[in-house]
Amino acid sequence: MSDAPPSLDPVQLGAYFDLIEVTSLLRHAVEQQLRESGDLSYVQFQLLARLGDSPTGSHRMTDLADGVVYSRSGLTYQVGLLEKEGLVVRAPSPDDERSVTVTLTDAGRELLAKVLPGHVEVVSGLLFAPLSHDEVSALAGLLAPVREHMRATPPRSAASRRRKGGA
Amino acid sequence: MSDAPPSLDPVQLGAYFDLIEVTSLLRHAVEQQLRESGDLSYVQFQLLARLGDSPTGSHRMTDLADGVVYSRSGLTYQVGLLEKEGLVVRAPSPDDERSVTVTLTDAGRELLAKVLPGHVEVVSGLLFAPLSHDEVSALAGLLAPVREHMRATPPRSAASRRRKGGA
DNA sequence: TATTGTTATACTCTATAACTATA
DNA sequence: TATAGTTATAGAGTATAACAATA
Repeated sequence: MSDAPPSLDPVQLGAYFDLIEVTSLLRHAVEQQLRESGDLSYVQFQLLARLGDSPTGSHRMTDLADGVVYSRSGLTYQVGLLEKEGLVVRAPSPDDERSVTVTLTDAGRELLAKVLPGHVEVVSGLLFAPLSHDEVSALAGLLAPVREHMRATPPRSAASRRRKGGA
Repeated sequence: MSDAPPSLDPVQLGAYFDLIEVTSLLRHAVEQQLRESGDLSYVQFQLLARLGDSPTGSHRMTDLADGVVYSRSGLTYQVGLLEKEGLVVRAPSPDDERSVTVTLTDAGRELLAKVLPGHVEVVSGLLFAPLSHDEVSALAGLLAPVREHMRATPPRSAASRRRKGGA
């Protein structure tokens, strides 16, 4: 079924393992902080943050799904939770009646503001503490092309987003 | 509760976002490959790989839990699944009757071998493709100290592993 | 016919607490 | 008393498929 690369070289293996471990630990810490300070899951935080970044505080469901890598139903579920908490509001889009526009409420903005400092604190203290400013730059410089590459690379067995749902 | 860093500088922010996105996409791709080629979750793969790395093909439950960051019950659950599939075997440890030693079976080793090439292929093609060898070295060099720092930093509100369960 | 989003449903995973047994 | 592990249980999250409505 395969006869190509039997292994990664030691340097690659180290980088790969470190990457997995670092993000795993970081994620864990961040999730805990978000849960404690705002009763938010990481996904919910990402959705709020994304809306907060938007000039209008709004996004269509589809646009949100694109960013947070999700099945449509999963997004509906999460946005439903956020709406139930009064953090966002859903309304039919003006231009396209099929679409739904999600908008951050004042409460949502407040929660975001309440949660952000602690979030930053965790990321700073855990991820950036052992790195100099130049090293952070170097890290960013290395990750950017990888990100671009991944974005451009469709998940091999992707049955296409056009045919099926959205996952 | 906090009055310090209100924000990360742009460079840090970029590095942080890229890190999250890159590992999220990588994880997604890897999980899909593992599911398709061996019907394994990522956690299960990690457990098998960890056992495969051991000279004896064995580990105590506790040692496994330490690496894969888990609650004890979660580990019991996953190892239970693997045992049900005949990929590992559990037996009381010889030296400490309280401990359980988990050992990779031949079937487990075979599955690991069957799944690994595709795994390596995904990681190579997605994570390492856009990086030169030197860049991979640089990446590894940046992540290593971060990993060490995180390992040494107890999760702030960690009620200690001694008092409670293990999470 | 294609796209947007929701619903129903089933399943996987994870965590907490209570419990057993050995050190 | 502390440690190793299991069990019961409950809850969060995710994905699939069927569905409704608009373009």
